[in-house]
Amino acid sequence: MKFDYDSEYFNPQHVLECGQTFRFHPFKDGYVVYSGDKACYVRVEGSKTVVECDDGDYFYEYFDLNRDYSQIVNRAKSHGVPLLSRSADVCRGLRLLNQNKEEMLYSFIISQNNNIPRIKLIISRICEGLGEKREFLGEEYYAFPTTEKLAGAGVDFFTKAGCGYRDNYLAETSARILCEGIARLENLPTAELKKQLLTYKGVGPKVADCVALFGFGKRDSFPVDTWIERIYREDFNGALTDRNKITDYFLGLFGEDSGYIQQYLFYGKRENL
DNA sequence: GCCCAGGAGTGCA
DNA sequence: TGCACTCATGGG
Repeated sequence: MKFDYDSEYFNPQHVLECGQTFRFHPFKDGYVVYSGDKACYVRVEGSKTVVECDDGDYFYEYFDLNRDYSQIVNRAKSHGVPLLSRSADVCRGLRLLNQNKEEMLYSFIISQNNNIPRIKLIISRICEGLGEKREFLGEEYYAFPTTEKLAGAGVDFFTKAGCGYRDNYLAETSARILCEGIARLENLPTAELKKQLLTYKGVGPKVADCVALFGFGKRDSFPVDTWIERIYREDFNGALTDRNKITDYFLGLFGEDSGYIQQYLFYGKRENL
């Protein structure tokens, strides 16, 4: 199956390299991307971005292609913040992905006090160790493990995968999700979802915001990490140091566009725009 | 040896 | 409630 979309507002590099997903790698003229147990091949062909996959409905939603990003970009540029205007303009092809909820929960537990290359490495080791082996375009890959597999793996599996002190967080949280299910978190308003997420071991405010944003589609979330703290100080002349208060500050400023703008800022700052 | 990375849990005031 | 301390691991 194959579909395409205007590449001005769908740039695979921006979408994948901005830190919202950890499972992709360069392939031919583009990237192979994994989500849950599915895979796709995405590349730019002239004015179109082309997606090849087995499940077109899934990846059309995954790449958030029902949403008009030209308006989001214009609103982002209207705030008069130089970094934001530059980033939104250059990264207009960035889109927020609608990703697998459990994969986001476990992935962002791993992300705490860690760096992106190492997060990707750890996740790939966990997939190879516990994920179902599949094939896509003649290449083998491993699905993200089910909660059942993760919960049955034992703490030392996560230790050996390089998770460090987060090993026990993964064991505990996967065991709890296996027991209680993920459905109890669905269809909650953002504030209530975040409150619930905070009760899982290894999930603090920043991880909860990322899971809500990337897994549950809660665009009125604004994760604050070390990069956003730096942006807050340097580009918004902020004086607050409490991360929760910095989140509230940005939510007040950007409202329903918070999640998109957070990604423009994060990616733009890291790329030195 | 240091500091940093998409931070969070714990103990103590 | 706030706040210091600690928690693996690897790169620079």
